[in-house]
Amino acid sequence: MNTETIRNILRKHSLKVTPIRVQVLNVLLDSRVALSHADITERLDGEHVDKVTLYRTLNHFCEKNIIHKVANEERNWLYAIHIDDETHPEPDHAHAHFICDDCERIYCFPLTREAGSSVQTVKQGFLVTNQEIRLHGLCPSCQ
Amino acid sequence: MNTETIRNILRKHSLKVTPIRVQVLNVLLDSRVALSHADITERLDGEHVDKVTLYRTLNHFCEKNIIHKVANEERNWLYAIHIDDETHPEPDHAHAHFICDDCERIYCFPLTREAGSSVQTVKQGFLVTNQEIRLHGLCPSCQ
DNA sequence: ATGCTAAATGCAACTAAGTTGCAAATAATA
DNA sequence: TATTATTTGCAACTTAGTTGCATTTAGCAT
Repeated sequence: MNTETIRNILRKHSLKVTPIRVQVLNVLLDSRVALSHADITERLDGEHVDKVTLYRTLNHFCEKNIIHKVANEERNWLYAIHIDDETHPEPDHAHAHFICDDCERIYCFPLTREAGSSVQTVKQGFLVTNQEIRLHGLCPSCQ
Repeated sequence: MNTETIRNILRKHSLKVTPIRVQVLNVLLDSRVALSHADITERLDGEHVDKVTLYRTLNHFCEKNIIHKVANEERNWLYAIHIDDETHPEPDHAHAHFICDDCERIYCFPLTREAGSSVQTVKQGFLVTNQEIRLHGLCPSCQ
């Protein structure tokens, strides 16, 4: 993605524009799947980025709702661009994550309102305000 | 729960009956919510149980599908009895976990077939074989 | 352009859940 | 009661992620 577009995303969220932030956000914008700290480090190769700096960069992006975290099956954090189109404007909206049981990649999908509401009445006395659906199966590349 | 009943559950799953296993399983059977390693240790007080032994005991129970693991928001494992009634016979069936955003307790619910199937067609090209639904909100005690 | 200041970066040390290895103890079976 | 595989307990380890602190830099005002 265009560097100036990325710089503007950072500015829009009151984040200082630094080379590391631009590169990290670029990596995340380029990926169809959620990425681990190690994945991102790998894709930044050439430039050495300190691991703490990368963790802090990712946490900043999360706080600003540019990206979100999702835990993989080993309970490590993966990071993915926050899908935030007109259909899903609220930053805290329901998510669906597809976990491929073969390649272990995680894909983030927006969740339609209808699908999302289907289980909100599961149990009497419990008030459901949000949800994450974790779908397991095989992604297109692994079938 | 009756000690002999617990001993029989262990025997049914080809696990040696030991005092620790009986006590741990008793704690899990008594709880409406998923419990952490620390929660279980606390509820075993009086008897000192080595932390490694407890982890191994819990992992054995998981392997035998007596219990299952669910990660809390801090990504620590919680352990809960595997709901395994006639409506949800397969050990690997879809789960719903209710996470109270106030007290952080996690409740496990069985998931009805209908609710479970509602999102299985979310994206073209992805084959969904199982799912976990994580519902966030307020439990009855926290409203 | 230059200097100022709060924020960002890098390095070292730390934290804590969970695991591994191995020796000692014990449940199940004969 | 003796045997043996399994379980238990202790110590040491692993590793993702965090904290503290000194140094550097982006953004802004002069």
